[in-house]
Amino acid sequence: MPLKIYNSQTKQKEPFDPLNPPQVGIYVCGVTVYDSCHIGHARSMIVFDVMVRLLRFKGFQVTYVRNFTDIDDKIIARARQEEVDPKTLAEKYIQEFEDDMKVLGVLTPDFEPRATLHIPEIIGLVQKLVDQKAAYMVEGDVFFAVEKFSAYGALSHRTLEEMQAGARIEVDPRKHHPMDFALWKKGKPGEPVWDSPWGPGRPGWHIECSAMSSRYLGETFDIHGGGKDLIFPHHENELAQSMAVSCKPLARYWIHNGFVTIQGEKMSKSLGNFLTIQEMVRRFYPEAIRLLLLSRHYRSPLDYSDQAMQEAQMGLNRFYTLLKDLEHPEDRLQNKGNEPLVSERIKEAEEAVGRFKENFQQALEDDFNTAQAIGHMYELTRQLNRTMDTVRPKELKGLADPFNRAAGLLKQYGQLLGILTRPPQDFLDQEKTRLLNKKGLSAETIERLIAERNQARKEKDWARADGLRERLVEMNILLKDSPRGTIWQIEE
RNA sequence: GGCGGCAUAGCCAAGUGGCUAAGGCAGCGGUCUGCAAAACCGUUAUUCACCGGUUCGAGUCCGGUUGCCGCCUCCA
Repeated sequence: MPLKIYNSQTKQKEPFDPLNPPQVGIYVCGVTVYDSCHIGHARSMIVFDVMVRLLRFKGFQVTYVRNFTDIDDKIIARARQEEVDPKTLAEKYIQEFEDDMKVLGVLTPDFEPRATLHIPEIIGLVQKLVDQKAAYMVEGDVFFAVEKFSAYGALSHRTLEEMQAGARIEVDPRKHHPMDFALWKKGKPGEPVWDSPWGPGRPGWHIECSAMSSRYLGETFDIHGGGKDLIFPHHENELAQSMAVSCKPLARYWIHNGFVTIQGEKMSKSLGNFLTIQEMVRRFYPEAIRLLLLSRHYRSPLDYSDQAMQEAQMGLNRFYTLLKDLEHPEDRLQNKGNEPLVSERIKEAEEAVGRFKENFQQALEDDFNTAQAIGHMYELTRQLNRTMDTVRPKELKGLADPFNRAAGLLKQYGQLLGILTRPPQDFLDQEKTRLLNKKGLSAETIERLIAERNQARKEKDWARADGLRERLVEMNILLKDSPRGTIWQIEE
């Protein structure tokens, strides 16, 4: 099946047709490192992570570049506030970002270039723009002249007139056109500066991505991505700068992910309504965070709530429980199936697995529809649980083949989403420990109460048994009695 | 003020021209259980914000109305 991608520039789903197959170049705008990252950033990183995984799965040789903006106004302002060197501040948040990505299981890109390490390329690019009169210098600042680039606005689908109509900010009177933007900023006292033909200064916000993408991927590459909020002005400006120099398209496909919202409002640092990744991973299992973020289509807004997060955690537990059961169906609790194993059942399971294999891939290939793909995972889960529940325990062996295939597929496809990467029993044990610690409970206490309850049950002292179970329920402990003993589970 | 997007069950959510509108959560009924829990089965949208149009046929395309959100300013 060919991959289809929604291109923000054309506003259509298009068949993916890379420039030099099987090579694929992808550039994603990373973060400006002046503060901790929140789950909105996590969504973007995870969404593109999955895209890269899928491309590789489909046999493409992907070169994945994700930059750090490590010099800009906000970094300088924040550094001043904290009385540290901007470089030190940037370094600190780069490290934190790397840690966040690692915890979330986001693959490291092939290149993670930083603006400050590409100053010569940036200056070279600005110089070219100045040489061809697409940019002009005023008092040590260099601006890009948007009127010199006729396609300006093509990406964000608006014209210069429309943008001016809505202008809400004061315009720097030195600009030839209100929408002109800085390529190079003159340094003020105390700011980090680099020497340039226009005097000491630093790069503007957009130019670094033009410089770094061409350095690592060439003048035209396949996919350029980032959050929706980057379409304008960042990507529009990048496109203008790059194309003004190369006269070639910058990217063949522009992909933009939707925002994470909280109570319907965009999560952002300026609104202060954000949840940091660090906070999230303290509270929830990283794979559950991935599952939540991938269970909505990447272009739609995703409204975060603790309830949604808990549902994702439950879903993840369900998948891991299924995997464990598929490996040891004979250990499954309360298997009271009474249907003799007949070829019908085997066929049913095999068909379910076959359907899943096809459907899952098809969903991802249709513009990375992870939400639909995850739906198929739930469907398979239900179907296999049904099979295990309806067949006589002793006859489960006959289903070993489809069960192994299903487990293998779930793990393989889980890899594409970055979930189900752990041995199921380990995961379930760890999850239990995590929750126990969170509740400040010990396994010994719980097991002692369970032993007492089982004694009461043996004596058919139901009142006492139920009383003990009540006490455990108050501790958020749920019991599952099985012929092989009582199993307990802790609730979030 | 300009531009764009979205509106699918109690909640979340997939679905962009045609078989019975995925999936999850919650609810209800059932199987199982001493009672539970878990799992499973059944059930929960003759209908996709509203009005009109195109079409043999529309949640899906077109026009209008209402509501929400985003971008136009730093932003994943």
